[in-house]
Amino acid sequence: MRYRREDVVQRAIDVLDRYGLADLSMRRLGQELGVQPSALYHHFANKQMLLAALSDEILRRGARPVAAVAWDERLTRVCTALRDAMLAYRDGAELVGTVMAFGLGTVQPYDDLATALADSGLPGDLVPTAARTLLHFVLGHTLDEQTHLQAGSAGAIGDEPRAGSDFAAGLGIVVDGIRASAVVG
Amino acid sequence: MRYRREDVVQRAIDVLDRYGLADLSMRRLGQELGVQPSALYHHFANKQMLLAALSDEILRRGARPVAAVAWDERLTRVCTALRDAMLAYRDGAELVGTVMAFGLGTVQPYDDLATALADSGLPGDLVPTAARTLLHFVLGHTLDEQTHLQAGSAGAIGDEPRAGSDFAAGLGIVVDGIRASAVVG
DNA sequence: ACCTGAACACCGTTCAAGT
DNA sequence: ACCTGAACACCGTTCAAGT
Repeated sequence: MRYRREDVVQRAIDVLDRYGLADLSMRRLGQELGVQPSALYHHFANKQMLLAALSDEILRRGARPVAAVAWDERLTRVCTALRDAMLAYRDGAELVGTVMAFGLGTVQPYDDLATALADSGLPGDLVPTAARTLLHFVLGHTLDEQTHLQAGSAGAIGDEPRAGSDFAAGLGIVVDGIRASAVVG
Repeated sequence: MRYRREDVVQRAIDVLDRYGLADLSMRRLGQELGVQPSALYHHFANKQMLLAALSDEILRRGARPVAAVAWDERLTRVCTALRDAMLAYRDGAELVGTVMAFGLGTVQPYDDLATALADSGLPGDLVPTAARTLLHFVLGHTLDEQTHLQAGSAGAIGDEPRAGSDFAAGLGIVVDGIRASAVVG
């Protein structure tokens, strides 16, 4: 069987969602496609690049058009869409986090945040800092949340379940902090 | 040779700092100690538990006594000490992040933050949210920073070097946000 | 353009047995 | 209490060769 790159990406996402990131090996994926593991290296230079392509595709699928609303509402929407995109697939946050930690993957969410922040009145040199702070919050919170959700359903450790999700509350704190710097600056 | 648990932890930290987390395997560590890999399972149930012990030890070494200062200054000190502790060893942030993602490791930094936040005037139900938001910021920022620092020194990808470190600025945003919720609440 | 087959140099973990 | 030795079931990656 002959596949194109996008077929491989799709099948890899299936494997991720069904069996988790730990079970998404090049050998396993090859087996799933009925192909030798080495065949995958025709499509991707290495596993990291494959994972980066998965991350990009998952984020692309979760992307929402940015509406023409106030900057703080726009930040909230971009962050919420990012969280939803990662929660839509098993280990989605872990995948995106790994890819970002390696400095790979698209910077689309970062750009969306930076664009919204340009309208906030925040001093220009604080825009990258604020954008990355939001990204760190969303990634960290969602990773935490997804880990504990899955730990719960798998019967693993799992402390007390988080009261609802405090995603909105945490995001509110960060956005408030940005607003404070925007007003003063 | 016969080792105690703490000897193994110390040697593992050496290997981590010299060769990085990717090269810290049970086999490699056994070899470094002149012992069969299987001998390590006498001291730790599995690799995750070993890594959790490393993380705890690294954070313990970086811990500073919490001074009797204003709550916001205390938050800043705890977060800065946490960052410094992780930066003190190669891949420190990645290690601590991995351990935390698995729901293992001590919760000492979380408790320190929650204690300081109890004095902030923040509504009680926001204290855990604020503490975790700070933790996510510190972890995410430091991971980013350490990854790019190391990528730079290893001649890897490495975009433009981060102007100084904007750790203090990012932390300021989050603390400002907490202050805003504390005043209003 | 896409894949095979074999190889290289590794992993984490288990377990009976030793001292 | 701490370790050995051997085994099990895996990894990512390379490379010459095939169609």
